[in-house]
Amino acid sequence: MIDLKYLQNNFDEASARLQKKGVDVSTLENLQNLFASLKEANATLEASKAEQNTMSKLFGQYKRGGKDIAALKAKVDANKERMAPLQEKARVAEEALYSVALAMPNFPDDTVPEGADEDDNVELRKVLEPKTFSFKPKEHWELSEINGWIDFERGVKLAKSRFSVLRGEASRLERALINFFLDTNAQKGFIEHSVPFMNNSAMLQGTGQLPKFEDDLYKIEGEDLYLIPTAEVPLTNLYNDEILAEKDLPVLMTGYTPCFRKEAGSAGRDTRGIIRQHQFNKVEMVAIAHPDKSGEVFEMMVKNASDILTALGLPHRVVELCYGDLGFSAATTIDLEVWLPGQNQYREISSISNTRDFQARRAKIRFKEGKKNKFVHTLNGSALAVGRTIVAIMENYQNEDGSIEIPEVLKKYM
RNA sequence: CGGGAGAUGUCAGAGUGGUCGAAUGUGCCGGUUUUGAAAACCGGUGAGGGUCACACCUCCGGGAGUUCGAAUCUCCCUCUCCCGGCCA
Repeated sequence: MIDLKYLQNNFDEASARLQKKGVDVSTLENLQNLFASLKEANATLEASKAEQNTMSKLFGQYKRGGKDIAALKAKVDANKERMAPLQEKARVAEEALYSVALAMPNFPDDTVPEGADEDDNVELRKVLEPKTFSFKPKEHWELSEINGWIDFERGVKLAKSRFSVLRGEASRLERALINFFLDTNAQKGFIEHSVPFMNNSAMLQGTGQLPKFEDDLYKIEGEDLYLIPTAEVPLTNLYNDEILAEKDLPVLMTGYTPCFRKEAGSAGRDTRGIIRQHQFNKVEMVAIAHPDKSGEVFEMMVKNASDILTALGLPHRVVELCYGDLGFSAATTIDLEVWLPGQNQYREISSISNTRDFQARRAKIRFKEGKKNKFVHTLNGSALAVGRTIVAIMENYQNEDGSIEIPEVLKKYM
């Protein structure tokens, strides 16, 4: 959640930043008014409560002293009656404020490039040259057919479209990748976690998926549980409503989980192959950092993900997202896009974001600095998306006959 | 799923209607003492809101209720532990 006090006190600056993320001024003015109304309603209510408390204490003294309490009781009752509507007003004001505030995206960093959509993202650098093929490289679904790696039809039979089954060598490759990613992350200091694949609504709100993006999530019927869309949710929320010691920062975590997304609004996009599935595997990095240090942690995470791609011999580029392409919770995001020779284009394989204190406010993750409790910064990033790495290996390591080499670093895992 | 017990501050654990945001111990921070450390002693130490700072308001698992007044009484829910059943 955004800092409402900051919005209140620096409205022009704050609204300019949010407008770049597509929020219009009237919404922000409304938010500002709702915040002011809530403060006013609370002030009135609290004054009334204070009065009530004072009289109640007197009441006790009167009774012990054997004094007549009739007059006092009348006063107390009258005040109580006056308090009821104030209470209701404050409750309504709070509800109104949070319904708007929780739907407000994060402030983008000042360094985020201008732009409306992914075409305006800025390429920072390319790593590794795409190799030239002496034949026309095939797309991964063609290669899958030759090698019998992915069973699309039976995946659909078991579930529905956008589900698939990995078979034989492909399935072993997936397992090898997960282990390789986890081991590499561990070497960089990320502690491995194995977490629940379902989280409750409070956690989803903590990281920003709820309440606004409920339609993208799979909900368990009859329970307050959702299938996680990314391990960012459970890993970040491990510290939900906790206060960390400053010396324990940064907390570096990694974990493998399947991810479940409805992909609502993606109809017609990437319908062939396993680029966009309702269920996919991912190894995630999450960091909880001191606000002064989150920038360095962010760079370290980008480098780690990029190094993994390099170790796999996969050409990629590092891209900084522009305002328009930035996600809801992110203040700044760098995507890693891997080269797919079959598709003849770069495709996202990792997305690393610094949410600053946005998720920390929602999830109440703080640290103790001296006597004060301050919000931490939270960061997350894929290292890496497993399914898309399989696609990248298939397309980059293919031979003319359609057979696929296994990258050297993975051989000991297979 | 059935039976029983419970949920309080970092943790442990008192508190059964007012003077309780909450004893005591422990942990942590600071100090005294010490060549240094330990021990001992002294002081500080929950969270959120509000304020320039106070005042003040809220929070004893969550929600509703009784009462002038609830950690304490009533109801519902959730969770934890023990016993039994079932089971990877």
